[in-house]
Amino acid sequence: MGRAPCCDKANVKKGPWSPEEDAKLKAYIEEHGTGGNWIALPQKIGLKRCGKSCRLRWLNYLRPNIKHGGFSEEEDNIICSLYISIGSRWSIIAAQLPGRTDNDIKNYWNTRLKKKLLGRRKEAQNRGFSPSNIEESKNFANGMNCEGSSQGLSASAIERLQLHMQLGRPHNSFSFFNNLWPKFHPLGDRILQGQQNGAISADAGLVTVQQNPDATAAALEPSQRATIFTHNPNQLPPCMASNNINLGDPDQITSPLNGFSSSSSSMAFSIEQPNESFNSGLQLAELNDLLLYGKSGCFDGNATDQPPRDLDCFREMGGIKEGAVCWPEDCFGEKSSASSWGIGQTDTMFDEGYMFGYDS
DNA sequence: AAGATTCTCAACCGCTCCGGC
DNA sequence: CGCCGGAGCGGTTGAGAATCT
Repeated sequence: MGRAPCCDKANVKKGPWSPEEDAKLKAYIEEHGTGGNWIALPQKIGLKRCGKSCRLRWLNYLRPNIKHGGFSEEEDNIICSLYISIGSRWSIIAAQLPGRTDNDIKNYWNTRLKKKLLGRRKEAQNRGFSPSNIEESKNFANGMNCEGSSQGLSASAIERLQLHMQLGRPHNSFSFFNNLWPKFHPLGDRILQGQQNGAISADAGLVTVQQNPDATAAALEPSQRATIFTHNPNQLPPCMASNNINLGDPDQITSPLNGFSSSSSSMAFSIEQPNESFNSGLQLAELNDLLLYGKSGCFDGNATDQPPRDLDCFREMGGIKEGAVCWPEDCFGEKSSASSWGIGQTDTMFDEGYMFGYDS
């Protein structure tokens, strides 16, 4: 037995809204508000529409200060950065772009921006720009999606992975830090490069993240490693340490975006690929393992091992719930569904030395 | 000029989340 | 604690517009 429909489907009008309907809905909401009950609203104002339809119409079209079309380059960058980082959480992305609706952004991404970016990739390919990187990302992303692979990724995850690999270069105009948090760009000594086992510490004044110098992750019990990776920033597993992990000081963040506060008690990170290090056999193999089998060399074979969730697109492996990138709790406003991706405890996380806000 | 194809975007559908009971 | 119902979200659809052949 299915769920009861939210309204009498036989007696509701579908399709495009007429100017009269728009006027009725707008006038009513402007005078009375939604009353916290969209389902009852159409009956109150004599509209033969489903409550959900009214809500959508209001939010996406009639609401004041809605912008349509004409996305700026800056908006493009923000959308792209956030998409790579958090995926298709359009409502969250929309919350960062005043006047934009999730529907608009979703449409814009699907119809234009994605093509624009993929077009750039083709362009780069044609120019011979880093062909191996592009090809490799394509090849193993395609491989991930092959039939018969129980760990096949969604198109979205593959897309984001490809985009991340393509766009993640530090000097790429779509680089996350370049665009979202320009002052946060962790170049230079903020980039922790190639430290396999020793202490990893950020420079003075920055949040210190150390891999336990006395006990490498490889030497730890697998269960400890899993726990450490999930919750404890003080130790990093080798596969993360062997990449370039960008760290920054949230106190120094000045975000151009609404809601990104310098006092926010959380931070984000990403793995980038300076020096084309991502093409190194080890790292690519590790990543491939991760993507194909839900594990990597640094999480070898233990049932409790979990793939790193440094890229959100990895979360689809291993049944891990949402949540890879930390965001300030308040940065997405009321609309965000904070509970679904582990940003609700950032104060505690930070106070207690948590670095990455994973759900557990 | 006309038919075919592609693109755009408003709207719908179905699902999950969450609060109230 | 489980159920119910509304809100919200993301994926998908389809009609109309734009472009191509």
